[in-house]
Amino acid sequence: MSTEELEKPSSHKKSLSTSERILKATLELVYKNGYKGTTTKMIANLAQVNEASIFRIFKNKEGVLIELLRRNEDKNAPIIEFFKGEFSSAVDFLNQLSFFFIDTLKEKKEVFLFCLNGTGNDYCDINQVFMKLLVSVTHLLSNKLKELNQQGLLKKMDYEAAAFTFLHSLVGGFMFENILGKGEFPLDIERLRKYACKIVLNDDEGCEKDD
Amino acid sequence: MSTEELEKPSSHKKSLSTSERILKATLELVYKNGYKGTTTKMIANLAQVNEASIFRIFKNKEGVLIELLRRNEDKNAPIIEFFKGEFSSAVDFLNQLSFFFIDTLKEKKEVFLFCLNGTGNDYCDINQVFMKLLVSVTHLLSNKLKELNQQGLLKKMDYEAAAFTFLHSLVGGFMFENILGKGEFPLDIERLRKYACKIVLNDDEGCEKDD
Amino acid sequence: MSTEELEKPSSHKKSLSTSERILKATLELVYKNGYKGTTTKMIANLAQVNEASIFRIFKNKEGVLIELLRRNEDKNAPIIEFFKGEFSSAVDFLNQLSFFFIDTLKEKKEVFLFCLNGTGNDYCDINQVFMKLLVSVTHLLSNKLKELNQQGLLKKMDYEAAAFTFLHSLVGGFMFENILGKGEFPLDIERLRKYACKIVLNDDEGCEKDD
Amino acid sequence: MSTEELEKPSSHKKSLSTSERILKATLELVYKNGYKGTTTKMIANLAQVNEASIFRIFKNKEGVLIELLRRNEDKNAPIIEFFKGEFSSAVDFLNQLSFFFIDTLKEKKEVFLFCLNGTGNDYCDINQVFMKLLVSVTHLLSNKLKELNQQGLLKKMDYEAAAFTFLHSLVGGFMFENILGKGEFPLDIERLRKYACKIVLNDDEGCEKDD
DNA sequence: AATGAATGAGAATTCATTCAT
DNA sequence: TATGAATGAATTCTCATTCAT
Repeated sequence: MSTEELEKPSSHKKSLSTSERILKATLELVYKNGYKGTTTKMIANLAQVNEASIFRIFKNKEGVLIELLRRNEDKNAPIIEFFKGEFSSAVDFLNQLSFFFIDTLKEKKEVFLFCLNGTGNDYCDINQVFMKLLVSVTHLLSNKLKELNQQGLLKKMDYEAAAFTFLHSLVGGFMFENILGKGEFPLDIERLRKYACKIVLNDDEGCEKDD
Repeated sequence: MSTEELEKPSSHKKSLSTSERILKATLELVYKNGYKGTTTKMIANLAQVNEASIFRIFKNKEGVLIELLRRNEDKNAPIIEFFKGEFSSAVDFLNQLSFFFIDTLKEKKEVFLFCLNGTGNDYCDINQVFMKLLVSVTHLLSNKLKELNQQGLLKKMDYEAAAFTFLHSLVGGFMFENILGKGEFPLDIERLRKYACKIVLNDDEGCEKDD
Repeated sequence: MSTEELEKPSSHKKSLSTSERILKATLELVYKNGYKGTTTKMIANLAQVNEASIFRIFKNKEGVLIELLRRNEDKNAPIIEFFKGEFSSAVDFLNQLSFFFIDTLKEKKEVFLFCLNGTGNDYCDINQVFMKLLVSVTHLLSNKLKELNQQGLLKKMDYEAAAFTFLHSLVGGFMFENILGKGEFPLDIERLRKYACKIVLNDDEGCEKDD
Repeated sequence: MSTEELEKPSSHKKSLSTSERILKATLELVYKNGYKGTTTKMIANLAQVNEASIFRIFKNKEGVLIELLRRNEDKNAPIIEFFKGEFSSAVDFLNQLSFFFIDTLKEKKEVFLFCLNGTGNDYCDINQVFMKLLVSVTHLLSNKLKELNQQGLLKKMDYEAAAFTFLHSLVGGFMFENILGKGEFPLDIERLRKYACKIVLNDDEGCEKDD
């Protein structure tokens, strides 16, 4: 009844709708504690809603996750769209892609991290949400690399391995920065980004074309 | 009344001691379901021990994890030892290291995967167990790379970024192979290994020494 | 989110008033599921009204039942009235009564069956609604039988036992036909009706032996 | 912790095993309040066990009912056995049967009444448990009546209608005596029993008129 | 009059842990 | 050492009811 029962982070205050507050709180908690480690009571407290509202709106606890993942998928479109663009050079392309990919990771930070964090058996698709995005982007990138090679803009290489290593090194940097805490790892993501671009471009001349 | 979990793969049978069976079962279950997703009843069923034995031997559920992690640390020694060896060439070193590292991952498959899978708040160190190993090996590797450069066996490069990318690409391959299932990812770990070695060696000549 | 109960038989559609639709739906559901097994949400869905309307109109869930039973009592008048009539013979009377009683049961099918189905503690009068009707009709009938005897139209007998057995055998037939499903019980209510009349009249003369 | 929290009827005290106490308490409560009107907490309180024990032993609330019904079925054997006996006369047979049937009803009082009381949808078989017993006994009885007729011990009649009316009048008496309370119904079961036997035997000769 | 959202109380069920043997 | 029974504290979810519009 009084409005300040427990002073909660202002971001969860009543400015958002009930369902948005539930989604926001769930994301934050699941990313920290995992799915099983997050109770509907915790969600209700953080979101400042009645626990029963979670069930009224989302049917059950899993329903909140499902909605969260549904929304997440909508966010995958831009990066897939990105590959349709035209680029003047391989350097240009890789730089843009790396920045874009890191931004995507940052923007969806909680989703990615709670995917990595897993949910236990109950909703096991979730563990793969992130991986499947990475797989599709890897495919797109390896095709693009081959294309650039055919355009004479890039050396021949193992395109898939290169694509995977490129993207996964960024993911790794992102994970470490967010899970370990900056102090404990002496590598910032920008250094990894530069290195990733460099190894794909392989700097030094001597480009061959594919057959 | 229900008898679902009875008769499990003989590997959990009475050939091992009670405590070993509990540890084995816990590892397997936590790696599949996460810490919170694994109940002491599930452990007892799979291990074919009485649930109370878990508490007698390990004090509580967390105690099983603690023991599991303690044992895991013992297994870190060999890879740390590895770096003390002498190697005739960078290629030789990187090949040996990559094989050794992949073997280590495979040998500790469940531990790594359950670290990645997370445990929720209750025993949050666990999420970092794997990352800390990766951090130390990265340090060792980047020092070794610098050393090889000083011996004129390797070009100059961003040693830390290179070390991290090298190791993390192997981790990535391992994760995908084990979590996604082979069919869904068209990259086997051997291709990633070869590519990882190649980019550190940077194939093509033109080595400079650090000053 | 779930839409399961939508689009029900048109009989619940908007042709009836809100309160009538609620009463109709409640009767149908309580008769199937019992009082406790029927939720106000189920009623609202089937009646195609807003759940809150139930409380606006009937105060609370019990209020719907109370109204239902009040209406039911009104329907008891005719059968009580029936006994005031004059009849030319016992056969005539019993035939008319049995048809009339079966019609009454059929007309109030749901009410009777939900009385039999019970409501649990909350509104326990309901279990007795039906029984009390049966008790009063038994009284009326036993008096009538005595009267017929005094008019020389019927043999002497245990009037109360006869009245009860006569009526209750019809009730039994009705229950079985409606609860068990016709196939499972090889006795239709018409045979029971004939038999009931016969035993009261005790028209034993003219017995034949089986072949 | 103290043993006399709420002074409960001594019949539920610790002399019986945990599972027996749960079954006993459930039967008593479901018969009074219906299945949905009986909570596991109520059962635990009455049985003086921990609520969780109900789930440990019977898996879930429905499990208690299932066990109760399973045990009940075992009790059906004797009455079915009864029909295999040899009887010197129809009177003898019907008298023995009626006493036996009433005893069976009394012995299983709660089970029958909670069957009549219903359980709502959740475990709907229960509503039919009692009816199915009545159906089988009706079959046995109608066959026996035909047999007695063929032996020249009984008149011809509608055997099925007679059997059903005979048994159902006893059931009716039992129901009224137990649900309405004796005072409100001026018919004891013994009068119904005598009447039921009489109408089957149809010993109409020797009729006297009321004085 | 009608409705969508909100809510407190309570229901069934699970779980880690302890106890007695 | 091993185990079956017991238990308190949570956890997910439901329900009748109220409130604001």
